[in-house]
Amino acid sequence: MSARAIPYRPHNHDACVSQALTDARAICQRQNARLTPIRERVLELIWQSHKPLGAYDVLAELSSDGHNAAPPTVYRALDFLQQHGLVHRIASLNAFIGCTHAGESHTGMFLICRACGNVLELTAPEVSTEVRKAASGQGFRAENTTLEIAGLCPGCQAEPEHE
Amino acid sequence: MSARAIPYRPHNHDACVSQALTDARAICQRQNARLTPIRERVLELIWQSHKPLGAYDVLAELSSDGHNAAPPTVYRALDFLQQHGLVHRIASLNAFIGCTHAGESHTGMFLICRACGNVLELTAPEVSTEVRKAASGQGFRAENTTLEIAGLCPGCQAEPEHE
DNA sequence: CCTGCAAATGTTATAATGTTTCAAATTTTG
DNA sequence: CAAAATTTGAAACATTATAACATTTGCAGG
Repeated sequence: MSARAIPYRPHNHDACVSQALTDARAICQRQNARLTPIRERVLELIWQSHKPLGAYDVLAELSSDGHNAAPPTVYRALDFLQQHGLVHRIASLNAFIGCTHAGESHTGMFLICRACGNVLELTAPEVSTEVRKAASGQGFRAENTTLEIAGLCPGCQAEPEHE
Repeated sequence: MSARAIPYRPHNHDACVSQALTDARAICQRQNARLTPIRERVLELIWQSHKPLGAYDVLAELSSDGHNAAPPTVYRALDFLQQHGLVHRIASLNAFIGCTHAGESHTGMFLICRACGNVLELTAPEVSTEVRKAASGQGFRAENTTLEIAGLCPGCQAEPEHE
């Protein structure tokens, strides 16, 4: 009986979001970074989904808030959040997702379900180790790793896969 | 004294390109796939650089050939080449690079130098193994892995990093 | 040979994603 | 408070990718 990670279990997602916001406020305080209303709102919007949100999706949500924002507003907020380790960008999807390991130093690894679109962030030290070894074996100084795995999550493997 | 991978050593790149084209023709023949003139030309253009080429870069080269192509032409050729394992798409760069392991079944891992822009493709079985383990530990069925590492290649670590 | 189907390409327009630039407002600091 | 720095607003633009439909090409079977 293996323990399943959070996103694959039912849970109170509102609590999950507000916890993330609380954490983010603490992290920014420690770093002397300003989690302004826009930035916080963007983080909240991203956290409200386990599926990655595109920048223009965030933009649309802001608009329906009544906030008349232009793309740079969103991209700037996203840059800020990324720089402070609060969200990750998923390169293969051009989309963003809340970091579930904010505060901890880590290299994210993402399991992306092609059926339901959910994404699970993992830290796998053994993977990081092997990646580092492979890079340094080539004399390469690794700075930043993008590791994204597309496939089927447990739930969607069970489905009849209709369509 | 460690052996350095090809792109980091001086070599006759023309030979390298024509070898890639020869291989590609053989691979396509085996797969009953048609390596048409456009597709072959696109592959050649991509191979002529160890740096990844954007779709619109390819487009520009085609234009200077006198071939008046539109974006779909290039994207279709790139899709074909990807499907037959002849090029890889680097998600973090929105660009394409010739596959140095065409024909072999493999999971590419890319070392991307942020200074010179060169990219080295590696196969690291230990990495693949750990990735698979991490995924199946979550009950996830991995189908496709994106693994891209940004950093500094050996040559650029030596540079004074002027700029 | 030619006819008809499937695959490939051409063409136009448009969608989706991301950036530059400069001005205005806000916050911080001396 | 005033100057400096950071943040946000706003308009235009750049880059990357796809949709939709017409046309051409390659090829198998009559």
